[in-house]
Amino acid sequence: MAISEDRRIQRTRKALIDSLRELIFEKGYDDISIQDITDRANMGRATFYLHYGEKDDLLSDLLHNVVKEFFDSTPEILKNQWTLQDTSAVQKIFELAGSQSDLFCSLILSHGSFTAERHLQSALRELITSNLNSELEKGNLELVLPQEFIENYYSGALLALILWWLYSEMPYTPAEMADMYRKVTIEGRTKLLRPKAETA
Amino acid sequence: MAISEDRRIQRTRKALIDSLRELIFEKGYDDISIQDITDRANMGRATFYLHYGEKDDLLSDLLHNVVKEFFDSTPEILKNQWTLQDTSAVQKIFELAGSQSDLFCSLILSHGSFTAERHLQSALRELITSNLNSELEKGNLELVLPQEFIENYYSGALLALILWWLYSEMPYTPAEMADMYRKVTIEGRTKLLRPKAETA
Amino acid sequence: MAISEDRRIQRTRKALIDSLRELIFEKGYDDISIQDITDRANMGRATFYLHYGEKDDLLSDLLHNVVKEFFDSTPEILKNQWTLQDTSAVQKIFELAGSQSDLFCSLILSHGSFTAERHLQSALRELITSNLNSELEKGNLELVLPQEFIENYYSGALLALILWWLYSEMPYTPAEMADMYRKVTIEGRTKLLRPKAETA
Amino acid sequence: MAISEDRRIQRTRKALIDSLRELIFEKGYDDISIQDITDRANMGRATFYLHYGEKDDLLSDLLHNVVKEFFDSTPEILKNQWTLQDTSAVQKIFELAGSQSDLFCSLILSHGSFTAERHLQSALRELITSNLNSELEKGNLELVLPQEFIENYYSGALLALILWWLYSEMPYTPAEMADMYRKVTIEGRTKLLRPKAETA
DNA sequence: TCCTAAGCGAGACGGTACGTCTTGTCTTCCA
DNA sequence: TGGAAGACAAGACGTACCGTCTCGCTTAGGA
Repeated sequence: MAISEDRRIQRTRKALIDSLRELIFEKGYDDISIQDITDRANMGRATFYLHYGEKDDLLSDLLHNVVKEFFDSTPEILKNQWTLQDTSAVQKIFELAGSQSDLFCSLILSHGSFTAERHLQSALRELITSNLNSELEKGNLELVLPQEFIENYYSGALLALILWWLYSEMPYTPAEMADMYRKVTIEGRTKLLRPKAETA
Repeated sequence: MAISEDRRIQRTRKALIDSLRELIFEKGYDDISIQDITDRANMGRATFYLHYGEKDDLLSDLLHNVVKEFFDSTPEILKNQWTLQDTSAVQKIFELAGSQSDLFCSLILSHGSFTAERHLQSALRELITSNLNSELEKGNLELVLPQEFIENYYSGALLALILWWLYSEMPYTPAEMADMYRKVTIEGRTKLLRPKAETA
Repeated sequence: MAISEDRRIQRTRKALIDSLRELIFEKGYDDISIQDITDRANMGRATFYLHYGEKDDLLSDLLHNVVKEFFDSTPEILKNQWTLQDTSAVQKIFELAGSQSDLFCSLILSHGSFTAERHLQSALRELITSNLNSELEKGNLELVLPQEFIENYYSGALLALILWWLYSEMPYTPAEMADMYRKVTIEGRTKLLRPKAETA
Repeated sequence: MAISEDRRIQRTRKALIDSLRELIFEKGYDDISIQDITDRANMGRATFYLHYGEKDDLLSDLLHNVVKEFFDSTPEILKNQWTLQDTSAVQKIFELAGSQSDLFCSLILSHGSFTAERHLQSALRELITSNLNSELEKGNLELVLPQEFIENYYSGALLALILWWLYSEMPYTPAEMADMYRKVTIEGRTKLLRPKAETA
């Protein structure tokens, strides 16, 4: 029983997630009612409440899936195999954001972005933590500042960059973004300035 | 007439803002209805709509006031009188956030944080822009990366730090936060690591 | 203000009552949802709840109006001007029931008849009480049985007759019904029997 | 097999009826859901639908049992052995109603009384019909009014008396009720009045 | 001092969405 | 193979807000 029941339930939840995904494009997260979601999924409204407590729970599920797919498709970035100079993880993140830009843009523009941002930042922190720990272990190093401070600093910066990049319609390639991120992160603020070239 | 009318209107708006401020503490932004606000302000609900289009407009007004009070009370930080090493502006920001922690915490925990976050980040970007321009002009320098990139990077990081700091119930003093911020910002990531001390 | 407000309210309630009246004919009381009622009256469903707590309250109001119209249109029957032999009041009741037979039939056939029956019996009791008191006063008489017993006995009988009469599609005229009612009421059961005529 | 199957079915229905009976006391007929009934009977809800189409069908079954038990336990009253003066049948009815007053009161107070009332009146008519026919045959008599008229008149009156009596918490004994019923039924309305005794 | 226009309290109203409840059907598993 | 378990579609329920509106009251200038 449990098996087939579970399959049925998974099918139902999948239908709800897909329904939400489509509707986010069409009208933005905030304007979606639960009736909208269940209508599109050919369900009774009550069925939604059998699976989720509120709309945000479904969004969480959707984002969880997106992040999971990302990690599943690029398993190497979690295995501490990248060094300080390796920007491939950051580039992959921008590539992901770019490939799902429809979804993320719709989310950012609506108020529902709140839940989405929390999810993204938490995923980003996970990555940064992983990278940090990798460095610390390999070099037998320790941090001069609290780790939480560092994590929030970098993940907040990265999140803001992603949102700005999407909002500005991706004016740079993921590789460029990753490279710029590396520069400002590693070299610090002083290296960002250079004597002004003459503008004759 | 116009003058006293205006005063009357200002009084009404003030009452609405104060009402909102109190209610945010009591039940969180999201749970406040417009009826709640006008009830507390001893007004008819329709009066609200004479002044604001929606709840977020009133919140914007409230936050605008908070930021304005901050800049009014510390005018020096906007006058480009601070250098790269001067962390007083950042410290002042943490002091402000700490002094209004009730308000900001309530906002962060509720979904309404969306509007609040946008406001804060925009205020932070203003500060950072001001600081950057000051440096660039004084030293006749230019940036090696796009200015928007830089602004978003630093304001995003600062915002995330503030939110984390408030959420963690302010485990460090504003001065400590400002100092740590200076370190990680100026020196870059490589300087954050040091050989591990023996933990005999 | 009160006056115009009251008029507005009365207009709204009238619209609801009319809407209910029409719907009772069309689908029977039980099958009517509150949405049906307010849809037909061009109202929001919530408006219904500003005026009535549940569907039965509206039905009560409707029946109250019907009874009131009846008493208003035939004021004489309440003025104790009828004697024991005078069946005009009973006849009038059957005439009323017949003239509104659409309404009453629809009500009787649906379960909602419950509320309707209670209302009708209560109106009938009022009539019977009035008649009884009139007789008692005029003749300086008193009852040999408890008055409540008498009232329930006669009003129950009359109600059952009306329901049966309507349900059977009014096989007798109101005058005939009134006359038969007078016979069985006044003369008692023994007079209802006579030697059987030969059916050669 | 058929036999044991039937027994099994009877056991299932009995359990449902008992469950309903208990629940009527506890929360009133209207507030009972089919889930409530099957929960208490330790059944799946679908099982209910194997036996009854709706809740009222089960109530009918319950009432049918009650009436059947009554007739089974007092077979004499159906055998035309009572004469005009014999009030024992009426008294037995009041005794039955009194003994099951919990059940009937709960039913009367809920709207579900509709179905119950229909059942009771139909049972009462059966009794009255039986009594009438007995008289008519024995005395070779006929009615001066339509028999349906008579039956509805008396059964309606009796039903109203029972409901009033139960609702008033049985202010008289069954014997008293039966005697008063006899008086008003047989002697007619004129005999109910007597000159007023002086209340000096 | 009165007049008059505005701000305002009050609250009815149409409308939308909510989360809950119940119904009747269906499917899956277990005894 | 029948029944318990429970997912599901359907749809009404009563509630909560919303934004609009109409109505008088109040009040603070200008006449």
